[in-house]
Amino acid sequence: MGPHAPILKVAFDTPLRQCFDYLPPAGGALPGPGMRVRAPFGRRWAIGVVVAGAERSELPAGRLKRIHEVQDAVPLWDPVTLGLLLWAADYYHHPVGEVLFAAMPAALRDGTAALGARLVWRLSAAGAAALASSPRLGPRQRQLLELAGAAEADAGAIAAAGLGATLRELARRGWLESVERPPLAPESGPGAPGPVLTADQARAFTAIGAALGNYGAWLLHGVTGSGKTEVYLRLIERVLETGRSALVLVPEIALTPQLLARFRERLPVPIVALHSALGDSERLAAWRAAASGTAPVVIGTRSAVFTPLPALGLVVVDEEHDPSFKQQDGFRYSARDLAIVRAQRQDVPVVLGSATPSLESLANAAAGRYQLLSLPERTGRAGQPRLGLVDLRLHAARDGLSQPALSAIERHLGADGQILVYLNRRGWAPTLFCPGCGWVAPCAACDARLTVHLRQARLRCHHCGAEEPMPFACARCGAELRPVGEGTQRLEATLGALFPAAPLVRIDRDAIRRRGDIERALDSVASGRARILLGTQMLTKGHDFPDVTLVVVLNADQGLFGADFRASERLAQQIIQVAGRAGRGDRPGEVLIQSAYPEHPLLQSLIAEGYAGFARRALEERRAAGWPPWSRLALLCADSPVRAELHAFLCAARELAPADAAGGLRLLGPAPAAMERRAGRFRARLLLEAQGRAPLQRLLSRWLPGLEALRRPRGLRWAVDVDPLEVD
DNA sequence: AGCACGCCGACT
DNA sequence: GTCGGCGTGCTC
Repeated sequence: MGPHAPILKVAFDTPLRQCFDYLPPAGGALPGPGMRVRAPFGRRWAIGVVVAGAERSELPAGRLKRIHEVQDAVPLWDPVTLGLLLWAADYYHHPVGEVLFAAMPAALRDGTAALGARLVWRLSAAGAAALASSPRLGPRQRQLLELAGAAEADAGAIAAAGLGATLRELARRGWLESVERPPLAPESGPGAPGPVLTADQARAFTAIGAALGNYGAWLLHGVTGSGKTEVYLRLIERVLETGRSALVLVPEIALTPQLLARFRERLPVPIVALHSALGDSERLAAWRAAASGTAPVVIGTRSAVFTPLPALGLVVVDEEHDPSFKQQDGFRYSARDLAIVRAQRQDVPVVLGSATPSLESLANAAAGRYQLLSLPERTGRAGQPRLGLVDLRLHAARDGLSQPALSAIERHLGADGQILVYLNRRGWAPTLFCPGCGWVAPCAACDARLTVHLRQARLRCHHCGAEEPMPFACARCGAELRPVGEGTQRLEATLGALFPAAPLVRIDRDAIRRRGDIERALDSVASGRARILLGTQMLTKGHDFPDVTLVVVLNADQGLFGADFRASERLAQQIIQVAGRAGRGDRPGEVLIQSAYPEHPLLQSLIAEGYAGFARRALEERRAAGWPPWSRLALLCADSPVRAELHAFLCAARELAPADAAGGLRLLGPAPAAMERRAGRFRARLLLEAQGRAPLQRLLSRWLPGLEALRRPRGLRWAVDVDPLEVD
C-alpha cells in the first residue's frame, strides 16, 4: 500500500463477498492492512478490517464515507498470515469479512477489548455482604465467592475450574466485579532432555533439520508408537535455537493435557495452547502471547492455523489424515491444506505426520511434491500387533460379542493384560423396534432412527439432538418395544455382567461430558485400575495405553459399504489407529476385527499388507473411478425447509453455471444428501468435478456472482465447499 | 448478517 | 385506528 493511498479497502463481518472503499480517518496515521477500524456502514456503525489501500475508487467520491477511528496500533496479523487469510477467502470462495472475523479471537470482534489486559474478578461489597450473611448459597457459588475473596480470580482460571456459569450469575447479581490487570507471561518449562533417538527418528530429524529455513513438505509416516512426537520436539528445539517459532496443529480431541504437559516439560519456552474449551479472555491472552512473540510455540486445533506468529520457522500437522482439520460449516477450510500454503508463503518446512496418511498426502509424496519419511518400527520392545478377523457368519455374536472375542478377552485378562473394545456407536442401542408390528422409532426432524439411551430412559437423535422420553409399549399395537443392536452403553452392561471382576471404563461423548472427565478416565486406565476400556473414536485419538494387549473392533462392517468415496479410507484409518493402541509397552498386541465380510478386499489387504498396501489399492481404485486425488471437487450445498424450493434453486443454479468443457469440468446433480432431511431441513447438492484446481477455481469465480444475484426463497441457505471431505 | 422501508391482518 | 408479519433492497 502506498503511503498516501487515499482509499482504504475494508472488510466487514457480513456474508458479502466484497470489500468497501473508505476515506482515511480525519486525523492521525493511516491504518495499514490487518488493522481494525470503526466506520459508518449502512445505517449503523461497524468494526471492519483494512485489507488494502488503493489509489482510487470505482465509486463516485460523493458516495465514499470516512473511517471514524482506528482500533489497532499494529495489524492483528503478520503479513504472511494476513496474506494466507485473504488467499483462503479467495480459494474457498468465502466472504472475506467472515474469514477475517472468524480468524480473530471473539474478544476482538466488537472492537472494545483492551488488547493488553487480562480480566480478573474480585468480591464486591455486595458479594462480601452476601458471603458473610450467608443466604441460600449453592456450593459452587460459595466456592467461587471464597475464591474471589481470597485473591483476585483470573477469568481463565474460573472457567478452568468449571465455574463459568456460576461466574456469570454472580456477576449479574453484582457480587463479583471485574478489574483489568496486565497479562501474565505464560510459564516456561524446564527444557528436560529427550530420549536417545532411534535410527529412523534420527534419519527423519536429520533430513528435515537440514532443510530448515526453506519451504519443503515432509510426510512423516510413522506407525503408532514410533515416536513421531519426539521428532517434532527435536525439530522445534532446533527452530527455537535459531530464534524462530513453531506452529503445531493437532486434531480436536488430541489436544489433551498429557500432550501439552509433554511439550511444556521438554521445551524451555512459554507454550500456548489453542482449543475449543478456551474462554474468550483465555483465547485472547493466548493470541497476544503468540502474536507478541512471548510464546514462540503454539499448539492448537484447526483454527490455530491462523494464529499470527513472528518469525515462524516450522509448521507441524500431527495426524494429518484427521477429518477434524476440515471445517464442515461456515468457512469450510482445511487447516491441513492451509498449513501447507502458510509454510510455502513463509518459506519454511511443514511436517505432516500420521500412522495412516490420507490418500491425498500419499499421492503427493508419490508425485514428489512431499518427501516421504517412514518410521516403521515402534520405539519400545513391542512389535507390531497381530491383526485377526472373526467371521461373524461362523461365530454368532451375542450382544455384539462373538465367542472367539470373548475367549480372547478372558485369555488376556487372565494374563494381566488390558482390553480395549472399540465400537463407534454411542447409546444403548441404535434402534427401538416393535416386534409386534415392525415399527421403528424415527426422528421427527431427520431421516434417521432415534438411539436408545436406556439409563436415562430417553430416545435421542444423534443428528439433530432431539430428545424424548422412551416409550415402553408400541403406540400402534401395544406390544412391548425392544432395543435392537449394540451401542457402547449396552456393551458396558454386557461386559460388566460377563467379566464382573474386571473394572471397566467407558470413553465416549456421553460418558465424557465435563472438563476433567477424560483425565480421570485415562488415569484409571494408566494406573491399571480399569481392566477393560470401551469406547468410540474418542479412544483412537492420540492416547497411549501401554498395557492394552488386546483390541476388539466390533461392527467394522459399517464402513465397508459406505456411500461416500472416502468411506473405506476412513474405516482403514480407524482400524489401524485403534489397533495401534495395542501392545505399546513391552508386550505384543493382538487385534480382533469382527466382520460378516471377512473376505472383503479392504479387510484382506489391510491384514495382509498393512496400511501402505491398502492405500496403494485404494489409490488405484480412486484413479479408476476418477475421484480425488485424481480429480478436484467442489460442492454447492443447499438446504431448505421446503423440498420443492430446494430443488428449484439448485436447478436454477445449474442453469446459471457457465458452460465450460475445458479442464474436464463436470456438473452433477442436483442430488439429495445421503440423509436428505436433517433437523427439519431438506438437503441437496450439486457436485463439480474437474481435472485440476485451476479450471475448478475459474468456474467458481465466474459462477458465484450469478448465484449471489439469484433470487433466494425464504429459509433457503447455500454454501460452497471446495475440496469437500464427503460428497454423499 | 443487520437494518430499514413498505404494505396487509387481528388487537391494546 | 395501530402493532407486527416478513418480502425486498442496501451496505463504500
